[in-house]
Amino acid sequence: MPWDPYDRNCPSRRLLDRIGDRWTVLIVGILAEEGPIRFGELARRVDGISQKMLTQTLRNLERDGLVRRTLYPQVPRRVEYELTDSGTSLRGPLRALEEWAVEHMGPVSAAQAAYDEASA
Amino acid sequence: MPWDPYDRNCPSRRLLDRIGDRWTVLIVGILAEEGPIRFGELARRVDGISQKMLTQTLRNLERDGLVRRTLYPQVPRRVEYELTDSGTSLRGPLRALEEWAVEHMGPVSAAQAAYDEASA
DNA sequence: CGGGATCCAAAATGATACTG
DNA sequence: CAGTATCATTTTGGATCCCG
Repeated sequence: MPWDPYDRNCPSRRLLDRIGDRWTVLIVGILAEEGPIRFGELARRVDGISQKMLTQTLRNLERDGLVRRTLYPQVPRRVEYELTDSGTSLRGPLRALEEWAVEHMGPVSAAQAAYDEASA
Repeated sequence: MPWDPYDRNCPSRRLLDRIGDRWTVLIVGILAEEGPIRFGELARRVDGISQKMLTQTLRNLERDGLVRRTLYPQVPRRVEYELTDSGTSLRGPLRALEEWAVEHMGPVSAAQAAYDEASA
């Protein structure tokens, strides 16, 4: 069975890899909270992202069926992004990780300080 | 409050970034299942990793207090790695993500095929 | 406004050789 | 065995220009 997330070539593994990239977690989080949102507004909400990476990340999410892109044919044009049901289902696991990170930040920082101290 | 995982400079965010790197998830998973494990054995279990990245990833995990490194002063020497309590607590959230990935792999692959088809 | 295309700098990773 | 050090390569991301 090729469903082992520990196998680097397994599709589920590749899915995880992409979700773990620099921007996906941020963008999914914002889409989950802000509902449908325009491209430009999203760019402002994601601190420090370049337009290229925003486009690229959104394209990937769209291709994976996690985000829906809606084009309103106006001039100037208007494009809105929102999570699909599939994308929404990712929110839970992601939040669990975020909460873990927030909870363990203190101990981790302390451990780092101790480690650096010991090796100094 | 500087604990917002959406802020790229927040410590919790940086913690997430490192956990999301290419190897950490794999290694934590294996350590969780295999208990204390030697360096060489770990290298064989993590498919495709270079020795350099294994060392680097383990060092980071150790510095964060998520992994404990034990050196047995023999010749040739023997080093074992295992999760700390803190590291073990990461396993739950990580598994939730892995399970999500396995569950959604099918729909995602289908969405990708449809997307590629449409743009062909 | 929402991108696509291109070029370039930087960061991550791999390969290889060496060591206590 | 379990690394360290160094160099080569691949991958990413940012800057810029252009277009409907």
